[in-house]
Amino acid sequence: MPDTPSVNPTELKRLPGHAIRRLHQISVGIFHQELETLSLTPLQYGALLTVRDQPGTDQRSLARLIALDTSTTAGVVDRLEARGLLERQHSPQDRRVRLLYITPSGLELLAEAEPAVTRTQALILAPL
Amino acid sequence: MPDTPSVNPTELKRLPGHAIRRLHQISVGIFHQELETLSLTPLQYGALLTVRDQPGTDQRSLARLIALDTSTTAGVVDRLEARGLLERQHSPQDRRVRLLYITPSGLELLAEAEPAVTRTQALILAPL
DNA sequence: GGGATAAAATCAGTACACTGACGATTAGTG
DNA sequence: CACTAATCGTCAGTGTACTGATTTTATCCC
Repeated sequence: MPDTPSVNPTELKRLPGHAIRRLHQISVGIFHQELETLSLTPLQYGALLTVRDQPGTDQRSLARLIALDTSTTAGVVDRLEARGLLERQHSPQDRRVRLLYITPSGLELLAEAEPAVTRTQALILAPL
Repeated sequence: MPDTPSVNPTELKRLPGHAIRRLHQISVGIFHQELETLSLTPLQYGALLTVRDQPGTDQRSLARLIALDTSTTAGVVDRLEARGLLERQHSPQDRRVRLLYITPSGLELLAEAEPAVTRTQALILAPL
């Protein structure tokens, strides 16, 4: 019996964790390849999309929606804001929170990106 | 026909790329949780394992084996070397390459980690 | 054997991705 | 109203993960 069916942690390629990491790596690679000209990352696209559909959400809610911690979300929003795709506004009701709104420029970029994203998702799914 | 079968990029949760990112995120989270006491990351474990099984490989080959670029690999090896788990040695034949060897300390840590890794992979696969 | 070429590693720069700590602000309680 | 607890955002620190430039060393060809 030279082949046990259980997972042997001494072989990297048999580890599910490694396979999942590779899957993610390839998926992100395809996304970058297809959206290179717009220089939008998967996370930036997700954040932009979510803010467009939920205008006026605070960063904490956005973080929950795109499944990130607030620190990473702040960085993503920083970059989108720097490019003028998103706007941060202090809430008059609660001066702690910062409400997020998509700009016309962001809306435009999102529209441009959509065909590429559809293509990307098809490319990712094709070999699966 | 109110429901087209094609992927609609306007809904984050329906994007395969997002699902894959979440899968990876959760998988890494479980790994960290199970190997917290040893403070070994998935990548560090993979690198250590590969060097143990292929002693004397150069960083380029290691990078290929663990599916990383050489830059990232250098960082991982740096951290492992700093902890005394790995050793870098200049090749006498080719002074460009740096050969990698696991130390007794690394071998020991790897042995300690194995049960946790087996547990981790089971936890990851369980809901799938 | 000297010049072009290529390969190995590193470095700089950008972008995630997490934890834990912190400052500012708000809300809840006596 | 003062005290306390909770909440929102940010920052510092660590660790991936990539591209492109650079340095060092080997090799190839004449």
